[in-house]
Amino acid sequence: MSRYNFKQTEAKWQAIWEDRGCFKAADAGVRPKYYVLEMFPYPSGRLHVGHVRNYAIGDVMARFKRAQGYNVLHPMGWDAFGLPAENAAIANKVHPAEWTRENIRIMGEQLRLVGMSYDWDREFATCSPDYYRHEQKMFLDFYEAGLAYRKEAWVNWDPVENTVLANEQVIDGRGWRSGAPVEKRKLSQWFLRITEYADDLLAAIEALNRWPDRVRLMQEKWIGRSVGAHMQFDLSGRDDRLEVFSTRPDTIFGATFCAISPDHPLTEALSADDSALADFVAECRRLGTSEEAIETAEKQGHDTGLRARHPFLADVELPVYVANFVLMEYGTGAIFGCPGHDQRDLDFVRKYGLPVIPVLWPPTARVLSDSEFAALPASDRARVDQSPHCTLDGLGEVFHITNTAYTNTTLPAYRYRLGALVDGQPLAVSDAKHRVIAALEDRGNGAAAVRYRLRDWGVSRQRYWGCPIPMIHCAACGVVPVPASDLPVELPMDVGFDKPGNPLAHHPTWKHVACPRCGGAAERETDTFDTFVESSWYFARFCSPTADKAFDRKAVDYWMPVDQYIGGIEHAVLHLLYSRFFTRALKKCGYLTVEEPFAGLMTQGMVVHETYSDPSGDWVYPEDVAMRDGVPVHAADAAPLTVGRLEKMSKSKKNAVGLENVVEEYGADTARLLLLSDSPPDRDLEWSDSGVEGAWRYLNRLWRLATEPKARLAGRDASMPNGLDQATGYAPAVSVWRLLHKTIAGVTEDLDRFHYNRAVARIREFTNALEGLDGDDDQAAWVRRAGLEAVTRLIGPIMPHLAEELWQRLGHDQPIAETAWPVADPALVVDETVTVAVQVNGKLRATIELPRDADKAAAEQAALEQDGVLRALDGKPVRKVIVVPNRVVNVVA
RNA sequence: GCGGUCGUGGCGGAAUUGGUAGACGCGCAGCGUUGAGGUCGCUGUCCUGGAAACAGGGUGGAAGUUCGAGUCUUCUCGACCGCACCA
Repeated sequence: MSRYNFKQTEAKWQAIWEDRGCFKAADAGVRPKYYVLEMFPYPSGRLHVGHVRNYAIGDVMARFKRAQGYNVLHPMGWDAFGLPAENAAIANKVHPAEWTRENIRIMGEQLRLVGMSYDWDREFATCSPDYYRHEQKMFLDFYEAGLAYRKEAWVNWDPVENTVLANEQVIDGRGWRSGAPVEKRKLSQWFLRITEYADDLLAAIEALNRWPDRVRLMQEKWIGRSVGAHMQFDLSGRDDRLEVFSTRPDTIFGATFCAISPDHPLTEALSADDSALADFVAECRRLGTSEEAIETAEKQGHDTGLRARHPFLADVELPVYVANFVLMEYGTGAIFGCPGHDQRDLDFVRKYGLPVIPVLWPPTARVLSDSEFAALPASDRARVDQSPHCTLDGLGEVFHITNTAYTNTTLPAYRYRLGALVDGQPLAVSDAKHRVIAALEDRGNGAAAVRYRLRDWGVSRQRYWGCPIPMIHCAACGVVPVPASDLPVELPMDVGFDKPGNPLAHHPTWKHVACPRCGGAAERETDTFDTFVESSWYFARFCSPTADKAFDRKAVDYWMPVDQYIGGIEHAVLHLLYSRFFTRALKKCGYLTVEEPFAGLMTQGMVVHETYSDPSGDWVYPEDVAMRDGVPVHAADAAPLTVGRLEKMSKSKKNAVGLENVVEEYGADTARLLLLSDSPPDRDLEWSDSGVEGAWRYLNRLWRLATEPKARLAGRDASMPNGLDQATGYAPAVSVWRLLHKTIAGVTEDLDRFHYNRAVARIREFTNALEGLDGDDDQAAWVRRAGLEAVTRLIGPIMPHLAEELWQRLGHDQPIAETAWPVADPALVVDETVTVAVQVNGKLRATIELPRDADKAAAEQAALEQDGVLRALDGKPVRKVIVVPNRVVNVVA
């Protein structure tokens, strides 16, 4: 009994593919194009099997589509700028460029080792000036087009490292490395105007029907469109007016106070003369806005003493508070509070003794009678209706308050004023919204307005290992763009990491330049771009990776958009939203013609693995775990261990399985098979030793089936034996022959829909049938060969090395990588006879074999003759018989 | 709090989209091969009763629609994910 020698075979075929250029994409041609792309990796070190799943999923699609006759583009590159390289530089005294280059080398080798069918001619790294010079040009064009601008913004500032931190790098309010409490600082930063496209990005989600609903929903929520109104309140004793935003203008008659953010300009102005207010504001800032702080923090306010005049009721004045729950980042940083219909506002007024005035009663439309009103529970819950905020639609209705007892208020005027707008009749919330907005517009103190949660994208980073922002600061001329002819602005290589902060700012000469406008002394911008900028256009660069311009128009028009994009769900908003925006911005600046970069998206699940931890809570490698009396202990010191849950593979949890270990021991195809077959691609997959062995076992079964057939194999040129073309009768060879065609049809469909696990199950099922076919006649010999050849082609995308080797041994000269996908004969996919279930009152009582598409009467008659049916009927009269052709007969008694 | 996804054997998961629940694999058990272990081969494996034929039960729970529900509807319990003082 022989074993499959994966080592020799895998190296052999990788060399052949390379020599023959099997995976080179042509930038034109008669075949339809298909662009498959996996989210390109950050070169962080070595790959573990968890990383490979993403690439394996894409590789199956690429090989499958190639076999189906598409002109496939399947490239790979490196998202090479980023913080880890700088950290490595500080920790190991190695230059970020050097560290990155070495990781790219290692990871590139590893990807070749698992047989990914990339067009390596298109490889690039984003840290190369040949790449980022185009990015700098794009930024200049965006600046010109008003899509890039500079403004002061609040940022997370690490006072020890002297740098801005991204939100993700702030853990429990402290810098992730320094451990120092992070401060809020106002800094001048560069922004990209993504909000310009908020509406378009939102509306176009609708058409992304090959994206997961989950991702589409997340983007919708992230953009967060709210429709409502702006309204202005006159302030007593001041010239200013206070502008607020509300999605519920219909509740304006329930307003009992106004509140502004601690960061509101008015707050700032007032605290100059009010030290108590200044203290309150400082207290709010100290608490911060972390999730934890928000959950525990009480609603707090400080009465400014100002009074705001109600926009409709001239004699009603509302107290103006500075309140800790009002965010400057949303709306106008000021609100009116309607405690009757907003839980948060209610909490607030309970604390400060302000009145509650209900104005609507969802979901029924009505004017409440006095007795009904009195019966309302005096609860602490606001009656909030669930009207959507993204439109002016509403669910509930506004009512006219007639009850006097409930309006025990310092603002008695309300009781009768509501009628001015609603005519004393109940009014649908949506009508009330429109009516209030119309009235505001009439009076000139408000208007309809749309607001978004989405903020402009801050792209400045005080970091070295990134793309320099091509701008110059001149004392005389202000901000001056670097002339396009001076691009690229290259990162200097001679930098030191001994001082805290940005090495670019410390560099002795780099930042000093002559102003391009006036020629005077000026300084370069020392911030670099957020690395999400590089990943926002790399997919288009793959179309013409060596072009002088960012894109060769013909190539990018031919290939874009990406037909199938594959990556992790963690980029549902970040990278995927930035790229959608960037593509639109590039279109506006004339770079390309598409708007949506990714026509199809697949988000794959994580690869998880068991975890163990010791008594001190430290993680332990699975290979250091020994079982003693069924209890896991540390192999070295027998310390008892805790079995953790399945966690995403990572170095830090010590549960990552190195790719090379698996490839060394079992080969690339075994790893690929397990990664592709054990779970559906969009779900998590557990990597286990028994899973690896199971996959390895199947590879060997296939190997033996093809190289040591149990019985005679027909020659390559043998003609189809008589009778098989009709595929009639019940000979074992015939049923295997039919199953073969069903398998081809099923696998083709499964691969198209990413049902890889089912495709593998089908192939295994057919393998079982083929193994069981032991006749030595012409038909069996012929089916055996046809079956082997088909299986070999079907596993081609999944286990490409084994497939190639078997294909060659079956006598083929041309590699599978250049061989067309098998096609099922539709006549053989459907059986001549079908097994029909026979139920009595919905319970299965028998099955009958019937000719395909037998008429209903025949099916009914056959069903009623079954023993099981007669037994179940037990002489009861048949009331009705339902016949579903080729499926089921249900006898109702 | 709001929004979403999902609950099927010991485990990963199938189920032609309303029509024979548990394909395929892992694991487990028995037998064979082997000097032994592993490999490999065969057989069995949802639960209960039964030697078997067969009967009854069964897709987190409760109800409903239907000739028929894992699939649709409502409620409920649980797990996971996203957003969150968003006006």
